[in-house]
Amino acid sequence: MAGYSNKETEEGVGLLSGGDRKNDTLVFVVPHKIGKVRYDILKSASEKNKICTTKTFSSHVTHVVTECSSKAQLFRLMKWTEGSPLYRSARYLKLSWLTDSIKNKSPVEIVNCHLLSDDELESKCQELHAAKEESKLVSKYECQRSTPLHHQNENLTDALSAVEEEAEILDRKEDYSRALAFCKAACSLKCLTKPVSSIQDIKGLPNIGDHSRDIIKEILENGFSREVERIKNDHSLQKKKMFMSIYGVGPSTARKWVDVLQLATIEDVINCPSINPRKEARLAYGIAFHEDLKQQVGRTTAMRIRDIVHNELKTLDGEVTVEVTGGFRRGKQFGHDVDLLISHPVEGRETGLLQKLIHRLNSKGLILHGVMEESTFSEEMLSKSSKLTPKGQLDHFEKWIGIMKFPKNLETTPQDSVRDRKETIKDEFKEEGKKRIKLDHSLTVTDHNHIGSGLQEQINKSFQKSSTSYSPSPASLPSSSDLSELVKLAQSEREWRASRVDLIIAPASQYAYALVGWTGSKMFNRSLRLYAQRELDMKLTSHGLFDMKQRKPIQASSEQEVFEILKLQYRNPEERNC
DNA sequence: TGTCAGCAA
DNA sequence: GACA
DNA sequence: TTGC
Ligand SMILES: Nc1nc2c(ncn2[C@H]2C[C@H](O)[C@@H](COP(=O)(O)OP(=O)(O)OP(=O)(O)O)O2)c(=O)[nH]1
Ligand SMILES: [Mg+2]
Ligand SMILES: [Mg+2]
Repeated sequence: MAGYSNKETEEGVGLLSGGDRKNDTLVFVVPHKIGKVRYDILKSASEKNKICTTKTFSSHVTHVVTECSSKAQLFRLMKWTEGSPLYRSARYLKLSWLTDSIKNKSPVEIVNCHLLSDDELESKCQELHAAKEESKLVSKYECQRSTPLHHQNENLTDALSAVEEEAEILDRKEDYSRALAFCKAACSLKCLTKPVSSIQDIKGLPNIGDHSRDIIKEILENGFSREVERIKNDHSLQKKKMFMSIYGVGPSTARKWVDVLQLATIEDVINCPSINPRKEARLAYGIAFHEDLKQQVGRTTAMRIRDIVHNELKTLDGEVTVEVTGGFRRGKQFGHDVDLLISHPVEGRETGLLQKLIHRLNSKGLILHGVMEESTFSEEMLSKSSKLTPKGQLDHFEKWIGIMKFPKNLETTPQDSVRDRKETIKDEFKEEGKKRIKLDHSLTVTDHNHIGSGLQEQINKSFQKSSTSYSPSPASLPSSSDLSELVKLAQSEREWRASRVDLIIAPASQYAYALVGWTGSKMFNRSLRLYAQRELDMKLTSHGLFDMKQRKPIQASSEQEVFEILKLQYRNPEERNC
């Protein structure tokens, strides 16, 4: 039978008499689902704050507080009859109302969040709703959720990224996957819409396991994590990180330079006799022009580089399209490079474009160094598992990865450089907006045959007057990879700034996939590909999508279509900042 | 206990 | 390291 | 090994 009944009402009244009659509040704390200790604490705290409580229910009770998730559950537990007049006058509330009242030293006004839902379904919904901002409902794959560029937990993601970077540098083979794990953990936090304020907020978040949780917990409790502090104070690690920011230097080289050669600065590297990257031109350019390259490219510069490239392309074929992809397309204001996706509405007319384009840019002295890369369409179809080879596909999927010379007189004003990033983002947007419009205007007004006059003129101006403007060997391969000569060039007075540029050519039929692939982010891509493989048994690349079951490629003509085929909600580029 | 995207230079 |  |  019911543990409490009307018969015991008197006891409640007795307790009440001890309280202050001024407020008519009598609280019945339902003991179920509350630990005994906690129950006692709550009870004595209530009394201290003149909030009357009773151990038993009676018609005098005005507030019922419980840990039960719904009124229905409470009544079932107490074996009360819902609808009976006895229970009608009281309010049914969550424990939070009592704890708030204790804090307030007096019963607080009842607000929405104190209300106990009527039935469990409703309570479940509320739970899910509340959890939506917190943890649950965050999908397993990064590509299934929206990840904005700026988010609410940068202190936490920075910490996880630091641990990730350490793992990336370490030389044990399990560290590669550890780095991936911490990267994914950070990604999960990036899509939360509220700052994590307690460990509860991350309960159920995918990709956050014991280790990541412990780091987050420490930061929440103490403001820092011992592991992260250790990493920050590891000087040799920081040196390696610095070296790794050099184009052409990865973990292996960085380890060698710090651990074996005991180098600490770029100057050390330049002066180190045992480093002579004759074989690796890329590395030599990376070292020599590190000062230029480490300064990130601004959005306006990116657009101008696109226009420069587009202008050259127009002389080859007026219908060629050029689009800025990569981080800029996802809304970033700065990037380590400019990614340009080049295509042509007519299938096949894009072949050979890259060669000619590079040649033209080179003859104008706009290229410092670069490597052409060729790729084939067949790779993805035959893939690994199937030996079916319709590899008659002739398609080139070419790209050029290199360093361009960006005329300094085209650099807008200082705010295009990363040094001046202090301004608010809003301001940046305003400025960028103005400049874009101006630039577009000057380019569209002038016809496409005669290159945007202002632009071309300015390029000419800066390059004719400078004796350092030279065209490398016709092959466009590095004329000189001698480090000291490159350093001399880099340190000389020059009218241009070195900028990393990626040029990618995609035939019309692969354009949608190329756009998705080159817009990224890198994590978003990996996630998409993993999802396609695991959930749909399809293989996704930046060339296309291959159905492994039906053993046939699937065409898509827009990004939207790609997401549709993959049965995913479409995500704007701005939402792909995993 | 196997997997983590996958390929070019 | 996290997940299936 | 490094890059995308
Ligand atoms: N598959 C793969 N794709 C990559 C990788 N790195 C980059 N990509 C693809 C996806 C990226 O969005 C796109 C451009 O890459 P970037 O290295 O330029 O990075 P992103 O533009 O996102 O950042 P950035 O602003 O340049 O610093 O190329 C990689 O390691 N693997
Ligand atoms: Mg980029
Ligand atoms: Mg790039």
